Amino acid sequence: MTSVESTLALHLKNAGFSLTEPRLKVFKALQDDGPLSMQELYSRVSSINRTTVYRVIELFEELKIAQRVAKGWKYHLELTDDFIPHHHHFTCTNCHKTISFDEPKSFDVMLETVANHNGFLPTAHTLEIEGLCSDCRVLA
Amino acid sequence: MTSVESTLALHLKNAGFSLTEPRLKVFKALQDDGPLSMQELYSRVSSINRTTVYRVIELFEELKIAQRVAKGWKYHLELTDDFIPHHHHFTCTNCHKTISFDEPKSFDVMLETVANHNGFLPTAHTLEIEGLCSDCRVLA
DNA sequence: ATGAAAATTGCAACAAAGTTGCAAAAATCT
DNA sequence: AGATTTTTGCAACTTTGTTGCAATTTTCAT
Repeated sequence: MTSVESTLALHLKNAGFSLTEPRLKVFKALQDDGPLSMQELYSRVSSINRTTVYRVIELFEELKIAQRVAKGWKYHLELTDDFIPHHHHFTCTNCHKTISFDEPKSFDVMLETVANHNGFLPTAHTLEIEGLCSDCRVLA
Repeated sequence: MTSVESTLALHLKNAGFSLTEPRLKVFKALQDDGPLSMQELYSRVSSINRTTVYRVIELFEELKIAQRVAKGWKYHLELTDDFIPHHHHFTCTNCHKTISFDEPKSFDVMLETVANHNGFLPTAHTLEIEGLCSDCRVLA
């Protein structure tokens, strides 16, 4: 068992769940292949029943192991900040690849300003940028 | 015909489409009742066939009259910046209401910094914030 | 204004995405 | 090892979104 797997096992055990093959496979797919659509995820673990995949994701969301993040107007599945550092996404409108980037330092300040101004208490946020990636802007 | 309707008519005519009742009704629903889920939109224009609503939205997206924006892991339909000024959304995790807020001035600077640093050319972006609204943070 | 041509809508059937109940299989706990 | 609990897979179903085609509406030239 690798260190990541034992971290996963711990998260599950702490909440009273066991580390089963479907759960491990889904976790590994998300870890190795990054943000995935439900389709992509399902095709990568196709030995596992569709219902089970949905249920694993449901559980992972409850336990904050994985989360759904907006991609355009659909969504992607991704491990939470406990497993990969907090970041945002850029998606190329030409080649459709997704690039992750760190959150800018100035973001926090801005977020606080906005929150104060509107009276709300932020607990989570998403920032998604769309455009041409470095490769595609040369060609186009 | 009001001024907004004639603007809509113009958008459609310019692209070779006519202003029909289904198109006008969908437009008005989005204009009057803000960001709506497909369900909400459909129930507000229920005299119109479901297929037609989907086709109107498809057309509106092509002509940049309306757009889908991510809301959690579903999506909302909303008029584009041509009809309502550019803004972002805050969604309360308690009462689920959505509040629109203007884009902070510092956002542009931050966006440019990020873009330069990563070599991409941004053409669109979304910023969604989640948390407790001013009403709910008092109660909770 | 009227009729032919083109665009638009509604219907029905379908495809895809997501959910639920239940019995079989696997994991857990003495 | 055996009883108990949890987890999985299957089948049936609901919801969401799509497609082809005939009927209706709009457009445009006369």
